[in-house]
Amino acid sequence: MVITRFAPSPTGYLHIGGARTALYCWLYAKKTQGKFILRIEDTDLERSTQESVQAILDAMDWLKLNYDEGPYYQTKRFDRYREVAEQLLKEGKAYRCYCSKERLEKLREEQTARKEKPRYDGFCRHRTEPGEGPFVIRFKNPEEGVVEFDDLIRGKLTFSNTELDDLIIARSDGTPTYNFTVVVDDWDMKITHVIRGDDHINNTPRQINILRALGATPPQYAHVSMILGSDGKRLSKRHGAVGVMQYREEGFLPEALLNYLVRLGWSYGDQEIFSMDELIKLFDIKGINKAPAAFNPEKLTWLNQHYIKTSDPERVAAELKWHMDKLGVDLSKGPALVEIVKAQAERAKTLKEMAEKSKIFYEDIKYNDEAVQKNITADVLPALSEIREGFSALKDWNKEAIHGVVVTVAEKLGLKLGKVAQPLRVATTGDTISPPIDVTLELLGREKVLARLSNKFS
RNA sequence: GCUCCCUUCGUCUAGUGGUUAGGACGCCGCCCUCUCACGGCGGUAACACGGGUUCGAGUCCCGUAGGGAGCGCCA
Repeated sequence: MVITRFAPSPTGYLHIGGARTALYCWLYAKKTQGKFILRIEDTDLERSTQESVQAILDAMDWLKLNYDEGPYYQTKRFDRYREVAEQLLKEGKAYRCYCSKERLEKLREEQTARKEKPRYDGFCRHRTEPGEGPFVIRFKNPEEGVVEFDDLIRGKLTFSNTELDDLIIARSDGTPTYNFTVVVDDWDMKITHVIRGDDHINNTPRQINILRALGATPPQYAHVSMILGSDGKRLSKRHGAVGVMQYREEGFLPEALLNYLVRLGWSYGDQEIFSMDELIKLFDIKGINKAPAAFNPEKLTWLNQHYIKTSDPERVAAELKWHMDKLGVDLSKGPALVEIVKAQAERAKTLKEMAEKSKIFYEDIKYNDEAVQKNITADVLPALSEIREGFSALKDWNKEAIHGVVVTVAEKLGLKLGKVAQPLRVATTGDTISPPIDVTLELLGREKVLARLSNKFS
């Protein structure tokens, strides 16, 4: 059975690169009817925070990337790491290193000065008399030969052991380090496929060496290239939103973000739109592109509007409610949100935008003076007041009836529909932009329409 | 500096030796239209460079250039 894992370190929110990796892991597990595990790599006690853990969990939840196991916390597995490190020590596959940080620092400086790659020189690996004082535990990396593995995305990758040094697996305070905990966990959790960022490529041969020393079979690896900012540089805060939840705040639907992310580095022919069910069927590691991809907000926005337009309005309304609440809009003062979605879907690229544009259906409006001056001129006042009369005489308040009144009045006064609809729009919504006038007025409700028409313009 | 990775329109990508190099986003134009949009139609634009291999190279090989990552008692 396929078992994948997503293993973020809780030192910040879940960013979109991590979300994509999580998505790929999740999809691959679902596709193969395997298991997807969430593991929190919190061994850096200095930088890990509970808030970050929660932020990651919340983001995974919003994206609906549910996990079959976990979250596991590495800080709760320290005994296990200690046990494995002891075993390695006992078997002579690891050793205690008493080198001071000063000596290491000096060594590094010398190597750098000689234009060599800085690495541990194996001083304590070869020492004969017992050391003294605080020590770390280092893994005895093979001194010759090569490590080879078949990356599912990049093909065969080869590293020479002479490039690798004896890395620290336990710090002097006894806590385990990253490359060691990953190995122990992947082994214990029987991970079959490690899908992760390509910044881990260089860690892979080290991890494979430790795995082999432990007598474990290394998992399959798939290294995904990173996501670049729109300028082709490493993605960072200056490119705008990088946190998954920031996208929620900006009005994106999780399905749009997911669809965008999956296509950023993966493709299935020319297809752009994928439902989650389709993805589970079609996703394959083979389709992942080797090259890094630049994040393009415009395309995400296009997808977002696509999902706003095509998703079940009830579903969109549920997400829109979050934004309306955020704006403090009292939804009891206007139409059902689902009707708003139906009317606004085509004219809002984000839910945030939709929420802002829809306040007029619930709250008092502000008039755009320029629009008023330009559209509500003396010559249209008679039409407005006649329309108002027609509206109040209407038996049923629905868009067909509303449309009938507007058309009748326009014809009677010899005006084109536009000449009447636009002033009506400004009078009832405060500005020149809204859904079709009949739909807008129906949504507004007779009470608001009549009031707004009589307030200033009759 | 050393090791490793990457390179098709501005961006995401299709392409697996023979294509007018296709699609999507964006942008531009036209149409539709009560505003804004939606939609429809059309246009713009790419194989980083240099050598090979081959009858033939975006596709295979080797260099060059450019970009990125790693080289911590961070993950």
